[in-house]
Amino acid sequence: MMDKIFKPAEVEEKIYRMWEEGGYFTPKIEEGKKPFTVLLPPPNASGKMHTGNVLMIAIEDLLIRWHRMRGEPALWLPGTDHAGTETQITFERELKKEGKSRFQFDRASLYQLIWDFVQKNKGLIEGQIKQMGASVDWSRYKFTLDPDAVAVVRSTFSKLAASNLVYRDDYIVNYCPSCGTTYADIEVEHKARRDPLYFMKYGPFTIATVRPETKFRDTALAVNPKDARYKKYIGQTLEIPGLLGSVSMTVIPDPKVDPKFGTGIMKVTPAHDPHDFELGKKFNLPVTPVIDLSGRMDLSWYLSRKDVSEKYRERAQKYHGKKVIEARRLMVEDLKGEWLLVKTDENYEHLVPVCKAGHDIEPTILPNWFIKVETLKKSAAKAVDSDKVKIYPKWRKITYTRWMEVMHDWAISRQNVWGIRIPAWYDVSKNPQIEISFLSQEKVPVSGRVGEIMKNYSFAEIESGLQTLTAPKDCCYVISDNKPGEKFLQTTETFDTWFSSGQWPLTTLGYPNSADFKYFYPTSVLETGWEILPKWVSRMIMFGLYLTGKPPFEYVYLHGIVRALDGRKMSKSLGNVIEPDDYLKEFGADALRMGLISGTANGRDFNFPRDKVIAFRNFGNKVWNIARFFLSECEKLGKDIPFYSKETTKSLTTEDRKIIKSLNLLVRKVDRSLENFKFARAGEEIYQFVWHEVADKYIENCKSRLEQSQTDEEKAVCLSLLRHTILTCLKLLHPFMPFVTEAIWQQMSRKHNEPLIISKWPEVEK
RNA sequence: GGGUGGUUAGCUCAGAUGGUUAGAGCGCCACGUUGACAUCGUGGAGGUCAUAGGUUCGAGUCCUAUACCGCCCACCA
Repeated sequence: MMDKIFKPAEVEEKIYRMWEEGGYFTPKIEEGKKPFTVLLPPPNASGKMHTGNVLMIAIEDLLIRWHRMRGEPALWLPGTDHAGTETQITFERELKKEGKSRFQFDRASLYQLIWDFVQKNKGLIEGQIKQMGASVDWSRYKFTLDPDAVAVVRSTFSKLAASNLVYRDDYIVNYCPSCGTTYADIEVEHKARRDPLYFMKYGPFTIATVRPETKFRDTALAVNPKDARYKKYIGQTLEIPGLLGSVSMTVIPDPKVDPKFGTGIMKVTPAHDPHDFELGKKFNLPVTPVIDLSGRMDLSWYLSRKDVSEKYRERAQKYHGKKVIEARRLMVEDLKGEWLLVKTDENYEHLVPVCKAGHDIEPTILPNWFIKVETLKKSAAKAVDSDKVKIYPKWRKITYTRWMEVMHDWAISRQNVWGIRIPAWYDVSKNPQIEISFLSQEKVPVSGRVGEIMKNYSFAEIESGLQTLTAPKDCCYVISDNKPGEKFLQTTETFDTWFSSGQWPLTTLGYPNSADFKYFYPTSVLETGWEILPKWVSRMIMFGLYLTGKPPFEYVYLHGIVRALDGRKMSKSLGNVIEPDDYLKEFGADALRMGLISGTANGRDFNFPRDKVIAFRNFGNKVWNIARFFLSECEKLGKDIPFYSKETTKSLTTEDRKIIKSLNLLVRKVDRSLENFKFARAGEEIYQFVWHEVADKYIENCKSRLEQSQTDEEKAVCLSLLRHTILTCLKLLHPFMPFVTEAIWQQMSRKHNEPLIISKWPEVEK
């Protein structure tokens, strides 16, 4: 006998195991039948489920189950991402708790430690995916660092290099001295902060800056060409006296200089500011760094000069090797002493670039690996523009188009350990200028130019203790999966995570030759949060087209971001983060899924719909009790109830005919809504019908009919129709709320021939 | 600064190509519990659809402007 109340916690795990062990999530390749394929956007392997993942799983499982029930070979392929930077930051935080740092390990050992860390934590997210009821095909599970996935990524890199789409160049990158790595533009956040704005005397001018410490490497002064005050100076080269003697600078025009800001004149430091870097390229200015990779002032170029006075030398000595902030403080003091500081605005608010861990980004010149995106992005933009790839909701399309317009060459190298190491090798004997750092056999850190170091250390010792390798852009390299020769060192850089996940449709399906790839590629729907449209979706389209000529998916559905209950973005510091686990335990997976789906009708961001989760918990119970009513009536009658069929079931009442008509209509409506990616509407349609038509009216009507029935036959017909109604509703509801529907199906199915509900979508009667 | 979305019931939000008395969930009010379900039932109150114009036989829905929110992107020194 069924309980009065549906208790998700008691059945969910059992039901999932039954599905999984039955192999129902593993599709068969049926030639001639078009498959329906969805790839699970891989969550961080060492992370845990957040509400966004829940929504993602709810929508994808809905799509997959719906298509599977319609008889299509439906593949939903799961996987996890190594999440390079994020994971490494998390891991290093753990290390710090033990009083250790990554600098105490050679690269290979560190990689192994992180690998173990991830393996240890991987089970959590996998388990949570199962708890959500996700009907993913675990037999095809993929991790971004699986050997075959790595092989695909590396071969793509080789191909790009062979087609001349890879280059190395110095570039101004978002470098974080604390993390010791660069970040992509899209990974950097801008934080509002108040800093002193210094007005310094600059020859005949006064300039305003927050960063006086970079002034030693200023190479020009920029003014707006329309600014009458400075027009006459344009093109002139002036000697500007400063803290370390005078520097000659040319005045250049730049329309982006705002005459109203500060004094309308800007100092140009190509080595430490992205805009200045661009200007530098335009006007052929020398790029001269003054801050090193550890975020310290590097004035060695000045100190090595013979022509400087003792006073200046001492001063330079004072700044040299100091952290930027400290150097700034010392300089401001000296500027005051020299009467070069005109005034200070202490209330200047501006945006400061910060990295994921919250450190200040120091724009720096570094040799980097780049992908030329011009040709790649053109075809990728066209694929969406021509609707070969269709984006839903439709209004998101413009976000993609705009992004593609401004996309510039992509720096794909990261100084992380955790990731896919770039398969580029350097012959150390031919490239003595390469900078390396390593741990000697005695675990002592050594760094410097490899040419020098080789005099004191054996190659083997360097190789085994290697930590980092920074090769100037003109070094010659060999791209190879294996060590190409005796004295070769592999670069220590790894690929940007988006470089590998951008190939997810290829790596998961076994590009280029597997049967899976031939059958399931291109996939059907890519479903993900809209915020990674530029980071991820655009890259997948680019790579898919580049390697196969076909875009990797037909549809893109973008869901909104789940905000906290208070309408703000969830964040640890605000303490408003919602743990899906809490809701899962209290209300069950069905309610959580359905609540989230119906909380976001149009793909916009939305607040976590707690009320709806509760409403759908109640709904699950309602459905449960409808079935309970039916079963108890059957028991009372004590006879077999014949199955309804249009041909054989006679003596239908008006209500019966009406309900059959309504059911047919409902199926059509739900199909139509789902076809248009209107998930919330489809759910609402089922909810309203089941609760207010079936439960409130039809069942009440059945009650009186059963009471008034003269014969068992009449009762049997009534119950037969009721069962037909319930079973149809269960099928429709199953993709939304798989557990409760399956649990009921099991109770009701003793005598019908479909063992599991997931097998069949209701047909519309003609 | 560029882009993009929002402003509809007390709260959170739906309203597909403009068409009968504008919907849901939650909350609220009244009544109802010994046999499907109190995670329930019956009934009810509650909205000049941000503002101002316009197109139309007809606008929450289309157009223009304004005012507030929100988010994304961006090099303001």
